[in-house]
Amino acid sequence: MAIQLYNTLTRRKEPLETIVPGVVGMYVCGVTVYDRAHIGHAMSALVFDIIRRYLEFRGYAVRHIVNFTDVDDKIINRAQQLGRDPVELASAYVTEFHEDLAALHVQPATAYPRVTETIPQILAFIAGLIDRGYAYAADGDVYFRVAADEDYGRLSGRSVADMLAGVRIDADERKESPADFALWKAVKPGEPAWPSPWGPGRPGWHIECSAMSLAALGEQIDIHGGGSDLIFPHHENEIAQSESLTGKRFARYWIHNGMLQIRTRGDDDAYRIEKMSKSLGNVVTIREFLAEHPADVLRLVVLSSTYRSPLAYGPGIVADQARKLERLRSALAPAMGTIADGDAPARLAAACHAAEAGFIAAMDDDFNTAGALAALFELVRAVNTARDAGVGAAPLALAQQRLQHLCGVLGLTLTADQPGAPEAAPFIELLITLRSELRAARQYALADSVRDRLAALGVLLEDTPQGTRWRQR
RNA sequence: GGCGACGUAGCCAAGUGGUAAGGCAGAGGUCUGCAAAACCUCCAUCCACCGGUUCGAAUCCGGUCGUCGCCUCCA
Repeated sequence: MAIQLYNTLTRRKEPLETIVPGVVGMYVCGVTVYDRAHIGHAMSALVFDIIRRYLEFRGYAVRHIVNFTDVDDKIINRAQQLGRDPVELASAYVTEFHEDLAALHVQPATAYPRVTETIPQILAFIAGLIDRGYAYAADGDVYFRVAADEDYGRLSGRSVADMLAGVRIDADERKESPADFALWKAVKPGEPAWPSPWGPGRPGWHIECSAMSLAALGEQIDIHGGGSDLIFPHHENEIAQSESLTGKRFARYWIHNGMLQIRTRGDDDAYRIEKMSKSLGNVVTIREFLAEHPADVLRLVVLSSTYRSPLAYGPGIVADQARKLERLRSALAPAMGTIADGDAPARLAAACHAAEAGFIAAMDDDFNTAGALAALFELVRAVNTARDAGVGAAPLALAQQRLQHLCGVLGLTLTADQPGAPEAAPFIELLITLRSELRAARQYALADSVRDRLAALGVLLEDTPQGTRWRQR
């Protein structure tokens, strides 16, 4: 059975049928680089990283394109505040974002095109739309003529008439219709600008993605992704531009991740749940998160619910996922027995196959990561049961490798990579040795005191037949 | 106001017609000097509410209430 994925365009799950068999072209809207990225941006990057990894696991070659918007009003405003060059400022944030993604173990995309490096293609795209009557120049600006696109509104389920009835679109003298949107913006003083047939200026927001997608993946792509907040107007406008230029269907499948939300206290002092966003000032940056938690914890936060649903972030769910990571890691502890064949190893092998089948069935169903994790926890239990039953190193390692591999498909490393641990390690080991000597001398009160005091500092001890292990938290 | 999504145990959450996965927390037990970890057992007669379709619905349809997103920049 083919992979099923939910298509925002049809609001149904559909089987994945790619344009070229075995190859997936996937374009995902990236970030506007005017500040540090937050964990909402991370959620989107993680969702599409997981999708990409799974498609590769299922044998597809994935061409994964993620853009950077590096020219835009916010960047220009920010640069003016800081007295820096906007293009240079954006470039610095691009570098930071790449560092964040690497720290989150997000696989690098096939390419990361930027607006500033796509100007010629954008100009050609706009010229093509004007030629075909889908766009018009006015006073150095160029606008898309929404009225010329008969099926505008298909993705977001809106009609142009409804939108015109809304009070929130400001009338602009130069536009033929308030629903029209800018493809090219004439330069204003102090702004970066590029020469064009319509005068110096810069691209509008939506055209860049149409142009970059065309340049990187061709006229038709398999999957177009991004946050659900981009459905309207951004993705609606991309469809209008691309399909008006080529006359062909742009993307087969539209995939949108839900928003990361956070609980905040409002003006009336009441708590409310709202989207994490820079404009609301309620963000946790990726760096802030990673200073306190392993990357796997954030990934588990994302994996634990449906990628399409909003996800309410808070200390509670972080603690839950940290415990979940510990539980996954518990399966990696070494064997304690030597049983190589018979009943117990056979049951373990059967559990491995069942877990992998459950994992694939869940992931094939629109990337049901919570279901896939459930299958992995069944395997964790089987491995731990086998270890307790005395199963030896070889059969146990086989199952552990299987678990590691499937976790890897989700991008989980199962490493603790706790910040702050390395410097303290020798001293912790010293205290553990001391405690072991006290235990050997049956000085249990003192030994327990050492353990309790370490626990108070967040270092937990576990006595095993192989000696005492420790971990943070 | 318009468009869309969602509402499952103390918490997170899967499940889209056949009688409720998984994780956390909690209770009891095994193991342990005592713990921790691990393992075993228990933990929703019920899926926001009200109608309807069906032999049968958390799952389909209609309505009500509630939450969130978009309609302006936004992952």
